[in-house]
Amino acid sequence: MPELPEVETVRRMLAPLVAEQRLLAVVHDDPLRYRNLDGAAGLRIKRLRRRGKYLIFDLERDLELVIHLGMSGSLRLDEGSHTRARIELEGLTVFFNDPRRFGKLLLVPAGDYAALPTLARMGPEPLSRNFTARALAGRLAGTRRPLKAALLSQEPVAGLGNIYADESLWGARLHPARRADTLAFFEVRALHRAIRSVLRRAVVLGGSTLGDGAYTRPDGEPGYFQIEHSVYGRAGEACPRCGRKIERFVLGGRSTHVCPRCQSR
DNA sequence: GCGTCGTCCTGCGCGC
DNA sequence: TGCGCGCAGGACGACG
Repeated sequence: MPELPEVETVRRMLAPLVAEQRLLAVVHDDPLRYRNLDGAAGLRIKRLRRRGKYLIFDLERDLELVIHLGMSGSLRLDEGSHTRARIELEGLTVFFNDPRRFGKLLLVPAGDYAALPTLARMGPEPLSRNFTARALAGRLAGTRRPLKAALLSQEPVAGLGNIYADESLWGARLHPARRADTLAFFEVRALHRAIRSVLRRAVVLGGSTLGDGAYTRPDGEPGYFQIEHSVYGRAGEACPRCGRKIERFVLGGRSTHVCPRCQSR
């Protein structure tokens, strides 16, 4: 599933290819799902950037083409069997492949995210200087939700999905069901450190490619961070830190993985 | 206002 | 072998 490291990998590959290119058309056959895209035709792409799990093409005339890959979406340089849209540029075509149709593709005025409330409320970028332990503490203190649910909301910090939330919480020795506003500052600091270290390492390895809904890079190559997953998808296996069996349970409707010894409540 | 839950969608794995 | 069920996931609207 595309989370921050996967989306960042896509951005790094595509950004140099699309910068300064003119966008000729966004072609698709699902007008109910992908709306209002005609206005992008003919505009030059200033740059491709990432915000959390969103890819944003900054266009001329203060417009943004915003893409969310959902859970199975990818941007490819070749057509796939589940291509839902083609972004046609002067020199190349980028294919939006999305088997499960959870992805989004829309054109908005720059910075106007009324149609994307999660993007509008999004917390700081975890790999930026704005993301400090103190900032994280402030945002966690404001909610009574379970820690993992809070992280998945994108409000304390941008870009974490199910995989990297589980991995970061394991790294910080925190239980996902802990109420977010009960953390001591040393625990927030451990979480802050774990989030940054997990995401940095995952970006280096090109993200995680799993069997189900497999994410791949634009050139079709996989990521390799799944080899280093400590808990995600490893129920029944030994915790890499203490050897206790990893357990899986459902929290907020999401499959969740913990080491019952390292992550006591 | 806040938190939780159901829904969207489709491929795949498993059980019968 | 083949069928059908259930699960996976991010975002968001509905509901309590």
